[in-house]
Amino acid sequence: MEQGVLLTKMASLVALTDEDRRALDALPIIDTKVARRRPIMPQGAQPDYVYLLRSGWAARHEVRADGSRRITGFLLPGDFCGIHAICHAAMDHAIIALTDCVVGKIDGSAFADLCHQSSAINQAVWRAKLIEEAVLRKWLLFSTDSYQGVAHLLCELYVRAAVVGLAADGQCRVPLTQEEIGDALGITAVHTNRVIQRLRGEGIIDLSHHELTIRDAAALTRAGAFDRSYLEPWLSENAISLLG
Amino acid sequence: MEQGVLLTKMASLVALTDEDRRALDALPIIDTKVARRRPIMPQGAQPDYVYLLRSGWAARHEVRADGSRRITGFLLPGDFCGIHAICHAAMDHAIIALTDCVVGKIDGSAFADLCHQSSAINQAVWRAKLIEEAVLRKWLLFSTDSYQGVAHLLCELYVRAAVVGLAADGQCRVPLTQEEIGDALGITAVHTNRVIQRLRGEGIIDLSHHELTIRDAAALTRAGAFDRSYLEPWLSENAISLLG
DNA sequence: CGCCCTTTTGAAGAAAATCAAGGGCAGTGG
DNA sequence: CCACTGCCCTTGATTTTCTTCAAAAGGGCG
Repeated sequence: MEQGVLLTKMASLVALTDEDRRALDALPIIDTKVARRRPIMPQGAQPDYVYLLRSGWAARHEVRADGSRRITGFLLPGDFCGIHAICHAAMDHAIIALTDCVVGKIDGSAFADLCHQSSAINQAVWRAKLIEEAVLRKWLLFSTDSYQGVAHLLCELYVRAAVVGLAADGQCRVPLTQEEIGDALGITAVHTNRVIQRLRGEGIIDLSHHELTIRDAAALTRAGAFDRSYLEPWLSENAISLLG
Repeated sequence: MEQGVLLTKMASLVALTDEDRRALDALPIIDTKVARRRPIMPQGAQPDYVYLLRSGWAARHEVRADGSRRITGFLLPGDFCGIHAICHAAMDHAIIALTDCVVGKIDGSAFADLCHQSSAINQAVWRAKLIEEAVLRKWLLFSTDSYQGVAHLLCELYVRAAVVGLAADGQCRVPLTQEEIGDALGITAVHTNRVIQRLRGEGIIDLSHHELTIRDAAALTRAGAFDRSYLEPWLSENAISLLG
C-alpha cells in the first residue's frame, strides 16, 4: 500500500497541486500493525510522530475513575491522530484500535515542514481538525436523545466511510460492537441494543454482523436530524442534502 | 485597551520572543461592541476575519429543530473564534454574546501570515485549538452525570478565568444563568438548579448573583473528577493538581 | 463440541424531563 | 418613592427515559 488513503483524504479536503501530490508521495511513512483492542496512543503521550490510520477503525476514548469510559471519536482510514506532535502537546485522551489496524507513522517535524511549505496542505490539516471539532459538537448536540443520537452517528459514519470509498449504495461495514456505539453516545449497551432494534423494527436500517444497511435514507436522516454540511464546511451551498 | 488579553493569552500558551510580541502588538485589530444575547457570528458564515474576544463572555451554540439548543463551548476574554477564516471554512455553529462583549476583528490573511512567519505563534494557535477540542471531549466525558458535569464545568471555568486574570482566591465572576449552564450540560434549567443547590448545600460552592465562590476546592475537584492538565497539555508533569 | 464474546430479553429502580406555580430581585416608569 | 414588569431562581408532583441487574440465546472459532 502506498499513500493511497492519504491522497484520497487530502484531495477530499482541498485542491492539491501536482507539487503537493509529489510532496505527499515523498513523505516517509512507516507502517505498523496494531491488533484490535490494543492502544495506538496512550493518554499523556507527547508524540513525536503524526499518525495516519491506513486501514481499520480506531477510537479516541477516555476512561473514568470508575472504570467506565467514553468514546469521543471514531477514526476511519485516512484520519490523522497525534496532530499534537506538531505543537508539542501531550495527549489528553487515548487512541485505541477497534479492529486490526495499519497505522502510518510520519515524523512530526517533517509533517510540520510540509504544512509550512504548502498552504493547501496546511489548509487541509486545519480543515480536518475543524471537521473533527464539528463532529464533537454534533455529538454533544445529539447526545441528549439516544434515538436521535444513534441515527445521527450512523449517518456520520456512513458519510465519512463514503468519503474514503468504504461505503456506497446504502451499505457500509461498521465494525463496532453495540457496547462501543453505546460508549460513544454515553448510553449503556443494553439501551443501545433497544434503540437499534427500534430503528430496525421501523424499517430504517439493518445493522448486524458489523454490516450497516440503510433501508430508508430519508427516515434515517430525519431521525438523526442529520445534515452532512458540517463534514464539508467549505462547500458553501447549505442545502440539507441526503446521504447520497 | 491595547493587545492586553491577546498577549496574556498567547504568553500562557507558548514562550514568545520579543519579535513575536512586536508582531502581535502591530496586528491591526478593529474593536466592535456586541450586546448581550446578540450574535457574534452566525452559523453558516464564512468569516474573513478571525475574532478575538476582548471582554465579556460568549458561547458557541447550536439550535435544534425543536427550538432547544446546546451550548458547545464558552468563550472567555482572550479566546479566539472564527479561526475558520484561516482555512476558508463555513461555521458549523453560531457564536453568541452571553454578556455585553467587545470583540476584536483581525484580518484572516494577516493572521495566517503571522502564523506562517512565527512558529511560536503558529504553535500557540494550534495549542489553543487542541485545548478547545480537549474541553469538548471532557464535556462529553462528564455529561452523563449532571452532578459531576456541573462540578467539572465550574472547575473548567474557574481555571480558564484564572489564566487570563479573571479569577483568584476561589472567587470568580460567572455571568451565566442556570439555563445557560444547563444548555451547556444538556440538562434542563430546573435540574441544573437542583444540582447547584446540592453543591451549595454540601458547602462546596456558592453561586449566586453571577458570582462563584469555591468554598471547598478539594471537594469540588473530587466531585467533578477534575484534572486541569488538559488545559495545559504541554506541561508534561502529569500531577493531578488542585485548582490553585 | 464447548467456550467466549456479543446480542437479546425482562423486570425493577434511578436519574432527569416535564408541567405547573410561586417568589425574589433589578430595572422602568409613573 | 413605590408599583409594575420581566427575568431568573426555586419548589413540588408526575412521567419518561435510561440504568441496573439478571439471565438466556446466538455466533464464531479454537
